[in-house]
Parts: sequence; C-alpha cells; structure tokens
Amino acid sequence: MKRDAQMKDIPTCQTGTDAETDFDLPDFFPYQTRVFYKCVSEAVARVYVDEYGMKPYEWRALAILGMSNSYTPAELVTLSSMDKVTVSRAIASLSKRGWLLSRSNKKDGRSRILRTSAEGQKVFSHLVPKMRAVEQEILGGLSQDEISELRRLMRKVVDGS
Amino acid sequence: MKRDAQMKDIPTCQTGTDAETDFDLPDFFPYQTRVFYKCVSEAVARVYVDEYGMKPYEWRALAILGMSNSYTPAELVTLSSMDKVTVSRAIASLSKRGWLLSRSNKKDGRSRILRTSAEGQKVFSHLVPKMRAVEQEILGGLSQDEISELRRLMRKVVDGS
DNA sequence: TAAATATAGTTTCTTTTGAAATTACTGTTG
DNA sequence: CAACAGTAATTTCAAAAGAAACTATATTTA
Repeated sequence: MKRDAQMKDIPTCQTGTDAETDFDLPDFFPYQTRVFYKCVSEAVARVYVDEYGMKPYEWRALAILGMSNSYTPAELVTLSSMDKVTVSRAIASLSKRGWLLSRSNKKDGRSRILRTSAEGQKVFSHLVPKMRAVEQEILGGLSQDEISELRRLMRKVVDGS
Repeated sequence: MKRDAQMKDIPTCQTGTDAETDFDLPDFFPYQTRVFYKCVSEAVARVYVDEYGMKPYEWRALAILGMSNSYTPAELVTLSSMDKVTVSRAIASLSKRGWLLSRSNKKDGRSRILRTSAEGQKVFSHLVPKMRAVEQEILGGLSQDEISELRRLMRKVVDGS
C-alpha cells in the first residue's frame, strides 16, 4: 500500500522563532490522532464497502444488532456513539435491505425493538471474520503487549476527558 | 465533563455462542479508535469554534500556513491530510476573513503562493497557546512516558498500513 | 512546435451529517 | 383525569465533505 507524503517531505521554513508561533503541526497530538483515525477507519471501510456497498453507519448499526437479539433505537444511539438521526437512517436503510426486523415495544409505544433478520445475521456473520482480519492487519506491526498498551492509553484519554 | 454512557451499561444478550458471531464491538479496535478520535477532535474544536467560530478545515489550513511563510494549495493538501476540494474551500474562506494573502507562483502559473496576513498570523499566534493547552488537557491523565508511547504506537499503526 | 496528455486548482453536484422542528406517546401534577 | 412537561424517534433543513466535471496552465511527444 502506498503511503501518503509526510509532513517532513516539505520544508517548513519557520517565519520566526518566537515561542508562541513555533508550532509544529505534525507533533500536534490531535493532528496525529486524525491521521491515525483516518488510516484505521479507511481500512475497515474497504471491507464493508467492497463486500456489500454498505455505508459506515449501516455497518456500525449492524455490528451492534448482530451481537444481540434486541435493542431499541435509543440503545443503538448509546452503543454506537452515533447521532440519533444517523441511527434512525441506519435503521431505515438496513430495513430497506431486509436485514432488520422490528416489533413494537410493549414497555414504550414510542419506541420499538430491533433485531437482525436471518439475512442480516448472515451478512453480519460473514463480515465478522473479515473485520477481525482487518483488525489483525491494522495491528500487524505491533506485539500483543503493544496492542494492549495502545488500547489502554486510548481508553485513558477518553476516560480522562 | 460528563462522560458518555458506556457499552457495558446496556446488557448485550448474545444470540449465540458460535465463534463467528461472537463479536464484541467495544473490544473492536476501530470502534475504540473512533471513540478516541471523536473525543480528541471535539476538545480541539471547542477552542477554535468558541474563539473565532472557525470551521475545522479553516483551523487546519491556518495551522499549517501559520507555521510557514509560503505554501501552495497542493502543499497544503499534502500537509493537512485534507482533500483538495476542502483545501480550496479553506483557502477561500480564510481569504474572505482577510487572514490569507496569495501571490502568483512564478514556477507554475496554475498555482499560487499562500501566506497568512498580519491579521491571520495574529489569530494563529493567539490560538497556538490555547491549542497547546487543550493538548495538555487531553493528555493530562498520562505521564510523559505514556504520551511518548501512545504517539509511537499510533505512528507505528499508520506507518504499517 | 502543434497536438495530445497531464496537472493545479476550482466549481458543481451529490452524499453524508447534524441541529432544530415535529410527531407520537409517556409520565406527572393540579 | 385533563393539562402539561418530558422523552423516543423521525422528518426537515442546513452545513460539511467528497466525487466528478471543468478551467487554465504545463509538459510530453510526434
């Protein structure tokens, strides 16, 4: 796979050396995070796009519903870290594909209980090992200890904010 | 700051126990990456949105142009990890704000040389320490060694793909 | 050097995304 | 129990982002 050109390939020619303006984007943690995120999410997207032409939100919703036998849309919102509008659209498009069934929620008439159809579950089961494979591929250069450490540190950042 | 509800707050009720469908989203590395990324980028966005009502792409372009005295749009694309359309729009809106100046590129008539205006440089200088502060805040819970390790591991993932 | 091809940057069009308004129902209170 | 406030989900509207087409200039090649 071709690597993107790196920051260092282009000279930076600082305007001045005052402490305030001496800012180096490639060393800026949020920038590194964005590059890192893009790289990971693109690798995953290749799988569900190539295999089924799915949208990111479709995969995310299916990944959650495939695990369980019943969630409400609100639970999907919590679990997916997606907006409720996005979840609503994910449900609509997965239903349209015939991968999702819903029944009414006796406990709350405003809500409903969602579950994958047999077809949807099949798609999920087909994708899971592929997703595991990409995960391995992404983390391929890291040792088990490094993987655990990376996960731990990411969690620490999230929990701290 | 309020933490989002966590996956574990909602029972997962596995449908079956077959190896193939036994998939746990919160343990899925790309999912963790997304949650991590969102958390970091939202913290940064709060600064430039609150201070100047800037768009993400405006901040990214200014962050690069503020560092240097001259880049072409194409160099901005490489450095920012943004699409060329996005960069084009960033240039347009920063120019409209009066934060960016451009002159023709003698080496290539299709291109031009961009630099921040005095005003743009002032905004940049004002934002830099704030950005450094958020960076510290985000990484506040981590030791220096942990920060270095996190950066190293993220870079390793990016370089490996 | 004229035609063909490639590249830098912008514009247009479409898709994706989220905020705000809306609908339908639930729970609470006078 | 009727009015009111609150909540789940959807729809509508507006903003953000990318793909493809387009313009203008540069480079290649016949």
